[in-house]
Amino acid sequence: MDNRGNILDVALHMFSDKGYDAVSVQEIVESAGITKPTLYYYFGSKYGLLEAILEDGFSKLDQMIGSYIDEDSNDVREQLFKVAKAFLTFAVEESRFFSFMLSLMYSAKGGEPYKAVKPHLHKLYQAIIDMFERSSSQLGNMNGRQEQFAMGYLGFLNQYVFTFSERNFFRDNDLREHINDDDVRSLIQQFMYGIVS
Amino acid sequence: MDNRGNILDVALHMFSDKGYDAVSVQEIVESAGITKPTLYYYFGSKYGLLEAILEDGFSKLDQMIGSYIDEDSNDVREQLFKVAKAFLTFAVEESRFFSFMLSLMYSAKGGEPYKAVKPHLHKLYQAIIDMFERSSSQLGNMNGRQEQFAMGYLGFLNQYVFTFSERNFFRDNDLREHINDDDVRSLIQQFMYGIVS
DNA sequence: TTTTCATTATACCGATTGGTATAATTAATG
DNA sequence: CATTAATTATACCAATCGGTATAATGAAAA
Repeated sequence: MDNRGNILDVALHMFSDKGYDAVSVQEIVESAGITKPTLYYYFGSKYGLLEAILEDGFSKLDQMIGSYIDEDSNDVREQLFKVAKAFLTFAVEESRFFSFMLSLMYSAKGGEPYKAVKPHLHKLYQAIIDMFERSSSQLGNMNGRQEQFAMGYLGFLNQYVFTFSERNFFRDNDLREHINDDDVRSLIQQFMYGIVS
Repeated sequence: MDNRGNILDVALHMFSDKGYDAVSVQEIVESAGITKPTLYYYFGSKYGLLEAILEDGFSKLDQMIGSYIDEDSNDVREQLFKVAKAFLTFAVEESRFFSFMLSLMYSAKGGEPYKAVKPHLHKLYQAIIDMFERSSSQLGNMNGRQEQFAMGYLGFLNQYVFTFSERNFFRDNDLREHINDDDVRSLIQQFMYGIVS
């Protein structure tokens, strides 16, 4: 099996379970069935391993969103729907990475883990901001509140995923495996109600 | 000055800034201008210090919510308004603790920091669940979804605070100091729209 | 077969981790 | 003044931290 990929998998699993700082390099290499120099050969440092995990996960997320987003259409509701669909699908398919991403998003701003996600989050925000920008004709004058909308929208989706996964966590189930289109549309409706008023 | 209180202040400041695991006991006592045995005299362990911080902060939050909540009234909108007002006021007055609480809420479920907040969060959820329970006559049959509502509502409020503090973070401002009642009512309206439909 | 180069195992490093034993200090009480 | 009990400073501990020097391995190319 591919060592590099295996290390990434194992480390993501442990980071999302116990947190980046609480997991030692020693634990990782033992779980992965390798030794320390192998890990340092591939990633250079523990922080480098974290960066590689984020690079990997966010590129999948970008790809997922990119495959859904349509540059031609500028219908707000349809755009929001596609982003939500992509986002929620990703949250189900890569649930481990998603919950890890969430924990980093809310982690201490002065810490190393946050420093590592920050550029990825900014890039993600920017993509959503651009989408709102394109749809500005339908939303009226946003007075530079696109950024606030983007953060609100992503937070809204995150909250949805978190609530459901948390509820299932207490009940020892997995995340629902299928994203229902009607549920997503109802979600969009709820979010837009807060905007258009 | 009171040593115990000073340690709590300094530790909360550092934990919220860099994260629990990333802050060493040594750093804390140096910042607080004391020595290690003093800290261990009061709190027994680093984890004990964390527990004391949470005990302190959550008791303030409970008190804040308790002072707003009205057991007699069972009007949903009014109850939700009071909880929101209390919550947001607390987020402004104890912004440091609030952001630290948020980071713990989303932190790794298998980690020690989460283990420490878990009971406090459950208690908080329970208070909100009870509120929905009392208001069930107005919301129709909730089919045991009170728990989901409670989580959704708290997450909704958290997201609101997070979005604003994050936006201000990028702009190097403080959180707005005054909670506007109209903003809160509009927030409730937005949340309820998602429920009653 | 020999050379080459990516990959891995053994063993180690200084620094820091959370935590503590012990005695000195301080303030209040008898 | 003597005694007690809370509080603090000095100095230390084993264990673990992230990271590395060095040489052995493996397979592929010459």
